[in-house]
Amino acid sequence: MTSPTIYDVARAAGVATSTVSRAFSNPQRVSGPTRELVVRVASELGYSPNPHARALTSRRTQTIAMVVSDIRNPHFFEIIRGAELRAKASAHTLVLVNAEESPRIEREQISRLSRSVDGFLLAASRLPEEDLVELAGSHAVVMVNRQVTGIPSVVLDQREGCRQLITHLSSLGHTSVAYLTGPRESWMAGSRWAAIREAAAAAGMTAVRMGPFTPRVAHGAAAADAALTTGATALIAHNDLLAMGMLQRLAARSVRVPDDVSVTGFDDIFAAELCSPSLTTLGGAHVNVGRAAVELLLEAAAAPRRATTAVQQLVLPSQLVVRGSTGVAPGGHGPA
Amino acid sequence: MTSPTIYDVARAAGVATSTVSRAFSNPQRVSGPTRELVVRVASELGYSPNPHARALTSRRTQTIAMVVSDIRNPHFFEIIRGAELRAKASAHTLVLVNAEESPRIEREQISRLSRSVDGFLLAASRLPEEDLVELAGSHAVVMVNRQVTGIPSVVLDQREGCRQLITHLSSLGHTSVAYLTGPRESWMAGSRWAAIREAAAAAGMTAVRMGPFTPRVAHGAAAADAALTTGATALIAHNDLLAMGMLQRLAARSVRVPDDVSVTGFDDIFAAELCSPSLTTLGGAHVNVGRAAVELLLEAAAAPRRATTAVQQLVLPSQLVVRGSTGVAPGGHGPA
DNA sequence: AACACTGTGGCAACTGCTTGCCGCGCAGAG
DNA sequence: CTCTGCGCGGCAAGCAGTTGCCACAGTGTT
Repeated sequence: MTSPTIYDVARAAGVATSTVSRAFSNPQRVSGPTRELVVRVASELGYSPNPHARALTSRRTQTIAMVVSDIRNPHFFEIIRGAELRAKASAHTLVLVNAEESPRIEREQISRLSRSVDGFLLAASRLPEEDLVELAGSHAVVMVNRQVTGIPSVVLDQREGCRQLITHLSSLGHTSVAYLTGPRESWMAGSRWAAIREAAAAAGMTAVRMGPFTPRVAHGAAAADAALTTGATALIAHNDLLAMGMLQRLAARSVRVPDDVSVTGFDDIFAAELCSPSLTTLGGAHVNVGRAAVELLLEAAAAPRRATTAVQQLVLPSQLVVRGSTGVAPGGHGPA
Repeated sequence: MTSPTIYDVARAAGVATSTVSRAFSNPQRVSGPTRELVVRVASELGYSPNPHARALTSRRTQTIAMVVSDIRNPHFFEIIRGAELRAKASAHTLVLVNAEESPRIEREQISRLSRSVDGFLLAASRLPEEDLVELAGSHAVVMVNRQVTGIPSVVLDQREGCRQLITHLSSLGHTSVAYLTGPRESWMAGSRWAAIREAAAAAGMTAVRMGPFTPRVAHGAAAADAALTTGATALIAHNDLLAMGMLQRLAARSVRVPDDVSVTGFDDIFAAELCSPSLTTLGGAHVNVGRAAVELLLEAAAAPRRATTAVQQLVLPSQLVVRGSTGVAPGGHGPA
């Protein structure tokens, strides 16, 4: 019934428990023959170490927590999948926490888990920088889709991506864009706007920002209405969900896409190619974001606090996916 | 630096460690005043119990594992969200495992986690029944979207839902349906086909089954092609992903939906209302499925093995969502 | 030949909390 | 005025590992 312990193995193999322990958790500490003996006896007995007992003394839990700001956003699915994949590959367990866009919940859950995980993956965290820096002082932390100085992070490139996006719109003859921004606490929103403004200026286009809008389909209507007041012919939504909501509203208002206005999103969620018109969007390999984040976290957790290695701020390439929602600017004749 | 232990609290409060322990884990075992004293001192010291030490002796981990067959299927997101929500409400932690449609991975991960969780939520498990029954013998298990005798489960109603679906199609004048089935290991696939066949017979319609198909958008093309060979005017896809893939293929082959054929899916994933034409589908409150499943699991975990209460097989209502992909059968004149 | 070094294994003290059992004091029963 | 019974706090033995330190042997050094 009750599973065998290290003592059972030690007795059966005629060695001390410490030897059994080391054979598993510190293999090079015991000689080859001894290790093999122990391992063989252990597998005969069906022994497997108790993770809690292990965690109690060693303070390593082989578990990492991933906190996402809103689990409903399909964009996270791929990141989660990548993280889970990588964690599994290193025999780590992934705990999933949904912060529901609430800094309070985010904080609560983090503190609840702080004893039981090796580190945190914070995806699109809504916490203020101070909190993050403090947390990073006592735990291994990796940010996803947000950069904070002093904390390792993985983000999809926005600067170059937005440049490509603006270039694409410019090449279609658009001269004014509106950015429908996301939540105020969203680092990405700020980052995108900065990149858009810069690229627009370089391309000789005017750029305005409207919002903030909650990045869900349901809020696309408000965003679309606001966007139309700007007179811009190219509308850049904070993410695909918002863009899709805008497409619906524009259709309802009989504004033709892309004939009257062009619409783009961010993330390239899987519905982007299914909606109508299909959505031009700035995507990227989100799986790799999750994967890289776990990788960084494992490194950080393994490193003896305040390691020599510089804090890594990974920037993965993004990728412009042109679909049906962008077209030649109205009145214009396409490329000059 | 190092956080306070039960000993620190005991000393500061002038009681034994056992009293502190009980004040937290078994409150009615200590008198009111004592408990309050302990709790106050503990909070002053910033004490919080170490979950691993706790798990070591009590064998309760406050953690549950959720295993999903394919994390990419958006249909699971809502279930996951519901489960996470409910778990969080009971101060439980949710571990997420993606089985990647592989029974082997599913088995591996389950055995890896068997020591560290209180129970398993198996969503659309691909494991054979024997394995599930065996697992349920030693652990608390709740099935999601699959029924196995002797194991508690939560599923969305298929029988009544499929009847409504068939009735809907029949009322549009369709007389023959084709069901494009999912993976052979999928319990849902079998359950749906049985329900469809029964309802079709009752409605005087012919029903054929084609497949199996992997339920992803990419495999919709093959499903659509196969479906057209049957001559059926109503195509019921195993799920929304497959249905969407079929819509794409049908459009590519210039088959008009719903004028030439009607298409339906299952799950009502969020893209269903965004695709073109929007998809008629049998949905339901998936959040509640996840929530109820956790609830059942908590009960099962708390009950002293082999409890008196009968095994609960929850069936939550499904809901037919009629959208643009279903219409009057070609040649017919709608309702007779 | 004496010495230092290194690779291995064992001892035992921890880790932080739970829980069975004991005993004490007090209230109600006989 | 004893006898039970019960509520409540404490004692101490676990739970299943990890790890610092020591001892021992074999090897290499001077």
